Amino acid sequence: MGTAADLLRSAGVKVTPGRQRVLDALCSASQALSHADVEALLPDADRVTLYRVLDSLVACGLALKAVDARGVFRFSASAVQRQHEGHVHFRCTDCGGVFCLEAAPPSPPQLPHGFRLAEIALDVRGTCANCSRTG
Amino acid sequence: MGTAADLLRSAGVKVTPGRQRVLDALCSASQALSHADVEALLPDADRVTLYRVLDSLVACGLALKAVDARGVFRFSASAVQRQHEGHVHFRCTDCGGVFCLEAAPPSPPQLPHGFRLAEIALDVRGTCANCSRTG
DNA sequence: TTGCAAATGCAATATTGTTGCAAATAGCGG
DNA sequence: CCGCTATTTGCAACAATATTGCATTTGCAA
Ligand SMILES: [Mn+2]
Ligand SMILES: [Mn+2]
Ligand SMILES: [Zn+2]
Ligand SMILES: [Zn+2]
Repeated sequence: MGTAADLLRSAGVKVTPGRQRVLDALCSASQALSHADVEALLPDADRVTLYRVLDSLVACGLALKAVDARGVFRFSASAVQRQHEGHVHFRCTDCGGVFCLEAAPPSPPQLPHGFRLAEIALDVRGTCANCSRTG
Repeated sequence: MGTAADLLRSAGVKVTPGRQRVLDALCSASQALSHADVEALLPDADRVTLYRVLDSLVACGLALKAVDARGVFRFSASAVQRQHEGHVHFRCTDCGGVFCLEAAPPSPPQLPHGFRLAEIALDVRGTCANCSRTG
């Protein structure tokens, strides 16, 4: 993987400052970013342009779009997202931190007929070492 | 399972016409309903009251709330929350439906030192039989 | 029957995302 | 390098979904 500009070029889309900055933000983020998150990181960018930039990154395959538990779209760099496939995460309910665990991912359960599995995630929640000590 | 009124009483919430009608609608629906769906089924009900009724059913464990692929909340009748402890759910990313699986819940993985486990959830996502066919 | 906490109805507001359109510009052919 | 053109951007208006404030009504238990 090269610079944001390289990624954009090899994805076959125009290289614009906005796309470079947004893609950089997604690549260095430790979790999927909402539109509001990106806006906070790039305060000079236009709101609507950000929506369109994010969607263009999804359209060319450089980003993934998913809905979070609150119904808000979140965007992640495709490369980064792939790094976290197939392993288990611990979510601290105090600080919100997400930690990668060494445990193997669970095996997919038997599904009813016609159901299609897209993703399986073992979500372990509790308090991290830091928060357990101070809390 | 008894009438909607019985379910509401045993869930420890006030029995109101709105709650009875909404719970009936959720119980007889073949898939998770959005606020707009419920509004279409009960055209006389107030929009905001409908939002609050749906949330109250979730709060007392009679309904489950999930987000569909468009970021819209969808609600489905559930048996009492207790019934759903200790087994795995399948979440349809298209329609937002929540389905109970037969699989046993996974055993907790080894946590780093100092971490405290509160809850463990196996999140299985994909498309249900209905949405796989039509989608 | 009465009292009161809970629920409701309605208006206003918030949050998130989309559309229309004119101005700017990235990348291409020349 | 230069100009052309389709794409992208900026801004305003709009749309869809959800929440908040508050006065009124109601379930239900004493
Ligand atoms: Mn990870
Ligand atoms: Mn269940
Ligand atoms: Zn923590
Ligand atoms: Zn479905």
